[in-house]
Amino acid sequence: MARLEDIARACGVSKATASLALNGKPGVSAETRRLVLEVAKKLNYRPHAPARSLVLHRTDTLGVIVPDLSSPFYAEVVRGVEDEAVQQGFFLVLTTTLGNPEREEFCLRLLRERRADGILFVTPRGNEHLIREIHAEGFPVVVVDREIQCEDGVVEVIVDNYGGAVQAMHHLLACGYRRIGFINGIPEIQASQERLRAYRDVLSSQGIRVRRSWVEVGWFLPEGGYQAMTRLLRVSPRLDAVFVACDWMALGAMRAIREKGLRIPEDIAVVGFDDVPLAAQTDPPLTTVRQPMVEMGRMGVRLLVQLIRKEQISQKKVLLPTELVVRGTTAHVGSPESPCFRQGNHG
Amino acid sequence: MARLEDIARACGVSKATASLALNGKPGVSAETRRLVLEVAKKLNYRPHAPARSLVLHRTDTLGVIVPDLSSPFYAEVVRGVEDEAVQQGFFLVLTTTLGNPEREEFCLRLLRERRADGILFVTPRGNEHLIREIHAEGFPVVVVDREIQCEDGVVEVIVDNYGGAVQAMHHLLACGYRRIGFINGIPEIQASQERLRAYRDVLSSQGIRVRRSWVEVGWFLPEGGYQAMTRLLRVSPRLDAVFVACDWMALGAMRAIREKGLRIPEDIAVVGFDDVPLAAQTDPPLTTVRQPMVEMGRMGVRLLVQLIRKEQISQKKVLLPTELVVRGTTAHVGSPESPCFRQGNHG
DNA sequence: GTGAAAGCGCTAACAC
DNA sequence: GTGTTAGCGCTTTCAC
Repeated sequence: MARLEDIARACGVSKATASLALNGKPGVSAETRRLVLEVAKKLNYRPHAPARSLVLHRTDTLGVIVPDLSSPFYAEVVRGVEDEAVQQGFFLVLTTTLGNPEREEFCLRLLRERRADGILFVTPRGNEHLIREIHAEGFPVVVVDREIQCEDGVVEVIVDNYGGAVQAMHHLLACGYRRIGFINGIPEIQASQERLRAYRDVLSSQGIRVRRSWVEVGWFLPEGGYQAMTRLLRVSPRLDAVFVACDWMALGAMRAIREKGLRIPEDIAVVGFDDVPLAAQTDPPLTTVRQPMVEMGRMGVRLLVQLIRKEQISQKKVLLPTELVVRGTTAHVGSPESPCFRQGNHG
Repeated sequence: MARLEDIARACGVSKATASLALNGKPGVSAETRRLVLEVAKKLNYRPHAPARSLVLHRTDTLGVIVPDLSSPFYAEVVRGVEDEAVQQGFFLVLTTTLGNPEREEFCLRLLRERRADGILFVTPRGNEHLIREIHAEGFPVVVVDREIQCEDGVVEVIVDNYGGAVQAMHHLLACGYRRIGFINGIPEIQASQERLRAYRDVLSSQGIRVRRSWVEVGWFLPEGGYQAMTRLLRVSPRLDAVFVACDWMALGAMRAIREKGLRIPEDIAVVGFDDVPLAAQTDPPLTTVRQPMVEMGRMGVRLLVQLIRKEQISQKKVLLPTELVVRGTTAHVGSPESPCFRQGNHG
């Protein structure tokens, strides 16, 4: 592959001049510049990024740490991340932790070694010390989807989990459901805790006693949702609705309900969380709380890039809204054929 | 961040010695090595990867080009890619084309500039000239999920699309279905063409005339599957089964069937393709043809790494098998309550 | 407007 | 065993 020196020689100029010309900097005659560009094009010249990084002290690379890509939720977030990163002229080095703290540490070490210009954490739990450490070292850091205790300030993008869950619960109550179960994700995760808290608060505020047996855990996986729902139906057969902490689990929960021969929403209503693309495709289409997943990714990158460019950051903590999307898995009790109201698919 | 020079100075040795010690090379006394390692650890030293790349002429980085991450199929493939890459000690620079040829070209240019050690294409169509060009330039290249005309040999990982589709069709016929529709993905894609060809061949071999109106296109998207199925039901209302070229589309097709008030599989059977994780979670669970998605990604990386290391490559074209997975969306015609046979979820 | 030279952080020949 | 030196490909003073 052609090097700067090759094209400089081919043009009969010095490397310095060629460099200036190629980078669009002033101090080169129009004629020389034209020539250099032409030759560079002909030789299919591309600057050697590592060499450039060495002198420029930047890599135009963003390190992203995400639990996994099989989950449709993270897939959407990463979609936003990728798209915004490309737009901002950054490259993505993607790493997945698979929920394994050692692997997370390993990935972070490599990202550090690569001298990523900034690091985006999309991990909902664990390894806080790593985040603080890398931040303390001077790396720009943005955390998406969780709050982190860090006085000097890692920037955060969070979502109104509590508010979204409150909307979901109010919707269920408005439809007439009273005996509402809850399938939690991973209990240790903040987002899960917020949703559970909202579930409890809303029921309590209506004078409904929340029983222990109404709450199960499904680990954010379809199989977990299936098992949690199966337990719920066995232990609390009189539930008339269930609020599931993510759509991906709701899929499994719906399967469990079906296997018991029950109808959705006539026998039992379901509300999910996230509004991943598949939520609009279930049968019936899933009523859920929309998180702006792509926007979360985008916003994370936008903030990280501001940090990298040392631009003024408007806010160190960005709260994105959630929104109830009513589809077919909830309906007025007593009039199963006419759901309260419907809304078209989002996309 | 500490540089090699810093730790060398701190140890009172030269950079060369420090380098040898850190890289586990011979020619350093045990005592010195211990000291260097200790100081490096204390200073949290990590070598500067770009500087290293500059002299080593390698980046330990794999460039991956994939259409998008929203599709559960690609998400799974990338999962395999990521996992194997980490195991092999490589980093992933991930780029998505969004089906946009210019963006693909842009991504490839950047990957080239980054001096990725090798490039993995998971794009099912387009820009063949780019692949040939980058390969001609000396970059190791592996293509997953398509065959490319290239005598000198890009390495390919392909899947038995034709065989898998034949299995699916034979299964439908064995269940007693005769009027079988087909929803294709993107017609330009090789994999699609193979599946369509199998569909036609099997029906023809049974003396069944394939009507034009039995075949629709759904672009590998749920919404496309929904619309294709809707058209199919309108134009060919007497179909008793439909073979959908991917699970993701099948989801939309199933929704369309449900909306018409038809039952699956009693009124119309459905077979998908891929066996993405959600296939086991639909209602009923989807009968489909399993592609070894994770393995495709893994194998692609394994071959690419062999190419990079200039090891002997066993085969320039690896064909991975497909496998029918019978679940709940197909059943014997006439005995809807007892599907021919079932198989547990894959995971 | 252009060229010579230094240096980014590292590895590898080669002396000693 | 260890240190000295050159050089990977680029950008950037600073002379001219």
